[in-house]
Amino acid sequence: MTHSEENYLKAIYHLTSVLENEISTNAIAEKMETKASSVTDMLKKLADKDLVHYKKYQGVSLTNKGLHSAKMIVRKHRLWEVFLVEKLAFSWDEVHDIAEQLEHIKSEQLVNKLDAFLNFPTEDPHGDPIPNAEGNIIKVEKQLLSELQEKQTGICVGVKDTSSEFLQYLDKQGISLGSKIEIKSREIFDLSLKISINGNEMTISNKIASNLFVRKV
Amino acid sequence: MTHSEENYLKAIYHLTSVLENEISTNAIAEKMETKASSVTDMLKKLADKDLVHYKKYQGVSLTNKGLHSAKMIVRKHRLWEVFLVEKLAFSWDEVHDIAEQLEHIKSEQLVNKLDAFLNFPTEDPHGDPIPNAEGNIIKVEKQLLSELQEKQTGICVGVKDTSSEFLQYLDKQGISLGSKIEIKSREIFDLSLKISINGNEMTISNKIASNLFVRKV
DNA sequence: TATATTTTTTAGTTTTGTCTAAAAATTTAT
DNA sequence: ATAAATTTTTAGACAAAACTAAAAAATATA
Repeated sequence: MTHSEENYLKAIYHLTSVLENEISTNAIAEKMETKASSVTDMLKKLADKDLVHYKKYQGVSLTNKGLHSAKMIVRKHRLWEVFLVEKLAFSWDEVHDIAEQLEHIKSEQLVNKLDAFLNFPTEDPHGDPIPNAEGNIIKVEKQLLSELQEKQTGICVGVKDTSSEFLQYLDKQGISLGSKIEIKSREIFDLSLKISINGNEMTISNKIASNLFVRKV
Repeated sequence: MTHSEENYLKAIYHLTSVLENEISTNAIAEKMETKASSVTDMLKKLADKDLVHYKKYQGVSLTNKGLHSAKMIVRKHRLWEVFLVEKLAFSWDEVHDIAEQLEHIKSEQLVNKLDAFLNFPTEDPHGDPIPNAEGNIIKVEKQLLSELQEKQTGICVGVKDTSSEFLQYLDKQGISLGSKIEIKSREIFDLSLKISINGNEMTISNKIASNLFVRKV
């Protein structure tokens, strides 16, 4: 499988978890920052290799084979992210681009040895789940901080937006995975929240709260 | 720089250390298991990018820029080999193909952090030197075991052939980097050697002795 | 020196992944 | 239901990296 094919599979996989049903050519083109015609070309190739179900004008979905391949790519990406942060001391906002390259390294043995070396982590540095060697994922029930009611408390377990801008903002505010966040009050006008995080009080916008995953406690 | 361009630079670099003068198109084609016409095509591209000095029919040599790029690729390859052996418990005969992929990952920060994580090794698992971040190489004086005289002793510091067949043979015989080898006697007829290695006596062929580097002691 | 052999380059093709422009199908709106 | 707008596909082109076959240059041999 080529890098390009792998990138398409991964894009379809990520879109599937957001959009539920069949994925449109345009959605893929937008996600991959390419042209719809290029996507159509690739979808034919992926269908030929039995990696996607594809019917002209009807959108695509992953076959079992394609789903498994996609999970293995995501597995590699997230394991490498753990390696970069835990072993090489990268910060969580620096690892994505490097992991984008590393995820294409082909060696099942390598992935599994890396997994063992890292002590079989179940989540990457952003709180996203890491599929195991069989492709199984441990789902942690989590919700957006913005969905909590006043006086409720949650533990930060993930981020929705993984851009370095957002991650650096969180670093600056002292918010990280594991932080305990209580909603003190919600401003009706702009839905901004007054929160206390590990004791400190601060105000965050709805946009921030809509990109932080928490586990209610 | 593309993977292909990097592979050509690396091939020219390795050939240079063996052949001294200008490298021929055919030598590169043989090394890379490709056709001379493909090599010619690529040499033009590399010359356009100022990575090689190339004159039609005259062979090529690396420019300073090309030499530095080649060293950085070799650096990455050998650092990843150290990682695979020391951290992931691969054996020295398994790492080459994986390192061939990893050497193309582009991130200066990654290489340098990996270097630090591995504690700045100067040699890879086969005893080959690792260029530092500036491209400098610590040359260790070494010679082939086959060049030693009877009664002389050496410490095994490297291998010339890095094929898994040869490396597995060495594992089987208990020969590894650091082994102390004394030449007991040389058979004139086939140049085979009776040696003692860490106490054990054994006989090895000239072909084996011609692929083991030692430092005389 | 002239001829034969080897090496290297050129010319033209293929494959992969991309693009633009135009056509076709589908969806939305009147 | 028909027209308008949007989405998707097709057709044709291009660049990168490889190939084959043939031409050109260099080297070796008689």
